[in-house]
Amino acid sequence: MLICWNLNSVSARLEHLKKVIKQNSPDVLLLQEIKCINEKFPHDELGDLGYNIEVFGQKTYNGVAVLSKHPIEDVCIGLEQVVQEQEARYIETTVAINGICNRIISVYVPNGAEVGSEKFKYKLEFLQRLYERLSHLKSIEENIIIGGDFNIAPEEIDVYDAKQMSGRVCFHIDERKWFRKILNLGYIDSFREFNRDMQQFSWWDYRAGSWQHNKGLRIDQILISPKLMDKITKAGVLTEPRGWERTSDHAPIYIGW
DNA sequence: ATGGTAGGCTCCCTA
Repeated sequence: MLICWNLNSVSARLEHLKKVIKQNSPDVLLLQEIKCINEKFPHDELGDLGYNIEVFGQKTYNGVAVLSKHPIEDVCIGLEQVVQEQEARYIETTVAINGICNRIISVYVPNGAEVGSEKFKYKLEFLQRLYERLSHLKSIEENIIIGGDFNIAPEEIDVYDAKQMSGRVCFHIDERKWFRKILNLGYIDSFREFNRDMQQFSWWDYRAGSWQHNKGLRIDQILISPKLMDKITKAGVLTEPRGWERTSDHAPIYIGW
């Protein structure tokens, strides 16, 4: 099993994370929005649970990590080589599971603030760079898993109110086009593959009782290369942790084999 | 059209 979760601060959510680990004992965890530098990541507590850990951290904002019960190799930090000049949103690793070598990525796509803003422009530029990287990976890797908070709801079924969300950030056509272009490279949206007509969100705003009214978006995805998809038997969202006290605004998502 | 909540860190930014 592989679990992918935007924690909205690893230190505020350490007990939540440990509980999810104890309930599911996943082979691999992909984390986003850890909101800390590498030195402040809870290496000891999570290492004690049997995980190898690779972190691309940053003070206050962003931050991604890969945790694995199996050895982690060939770590690449960031979409560009110049790490100092970029936000901590992308980490790429290799993990062998059951004798199969997998390139495994944790990504946190920029939110984009408002359509038309500078931050939205940055989001689209990030998506282009992500597209180019994933295009390149396709030519050199066979088994690829990319999990993260894409901050894009791909289709109408993935938002609580398609009319209200129309043209707004996380559901704007320019973002959804990039998501579609990535799929068209030959990546499969694992959740949608196993749950063709199911409306299931992965994120609910903290405000206005969104969780209680199930007003959410499916903006977290795990994309898989086709050959590897044959080994996967299920994909879904762990909604229970979203109902816990002082939890993240995202629920963990998973694939199983 | 606006405001609602949360985390980190400093009284504001990002989401």
